[in-house]
Amino acid sequence: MIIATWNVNSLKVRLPHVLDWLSGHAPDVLALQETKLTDDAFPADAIAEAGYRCVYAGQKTYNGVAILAKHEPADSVTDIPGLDDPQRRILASTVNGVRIINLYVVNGSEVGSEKYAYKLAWLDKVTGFIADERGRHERLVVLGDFNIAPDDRDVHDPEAWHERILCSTPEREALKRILDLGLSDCFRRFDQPAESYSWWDYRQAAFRRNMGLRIDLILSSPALTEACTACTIDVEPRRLERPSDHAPVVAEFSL
DNA sequence: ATGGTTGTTAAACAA
Repeated sequence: MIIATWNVNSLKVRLPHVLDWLSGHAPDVLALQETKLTDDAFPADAIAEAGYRCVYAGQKTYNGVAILAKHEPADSVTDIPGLDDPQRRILASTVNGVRIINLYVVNGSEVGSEKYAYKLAWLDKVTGFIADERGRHERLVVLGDFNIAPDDRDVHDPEAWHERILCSTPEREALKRILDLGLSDCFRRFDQPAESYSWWDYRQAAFRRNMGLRIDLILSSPALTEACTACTIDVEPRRLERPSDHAPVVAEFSL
């Protein structure tokens, strides 16, 4: 079973890339973030023609999450207890007996800002939700754009990013609390090339210079971690014309 | 160097 995540930064613009990628990689599940589409505008027909069912939770202009899957996603959840939030950042669904929690974590803008406080409060509520889901589902994957680089290996210039947004200690501690629910970062279960990143700013030719961060993650429960045979970042779509600023992350499970 | 680029949406906001 192949499960992938990709922040597409506008599904309207990136639909051709997504369809090409589905056709080339044939994942069982592809979780998308930053679709930036209301549900009535979601390209469900084009995705169905590619052989994928989909569930989605979108809004105008910002945010938006979706799960594309070869088999019908079931028991979808878009809102969680204690978080009355119009921002569409969460989509949980069950595919082939695997519970998928797709997250577009708040960016946070700047350490100490209002958005930063919202990020930490949001992460706290979501951690409670994941704990709850973890108790109900043996096979659980939490994936998406976490907007947190787990540690300095995941940052091209740790000194420049020291205690900055995406890298601050409170953010990393919030991520650790999610991992401490018994989840593993699939990518780090395997030897990986040095300087592996999943996001590069559009500015300063950051991709060409590999000035990136690894902020897109696939976390798995023990039952799935045992079955995980590979986890890679596919940088190829980042080389295309008009790319997303994120690359897809792919995990393979022998299920 | 508080810069720079992209997306949505129409000047500003978010990332």
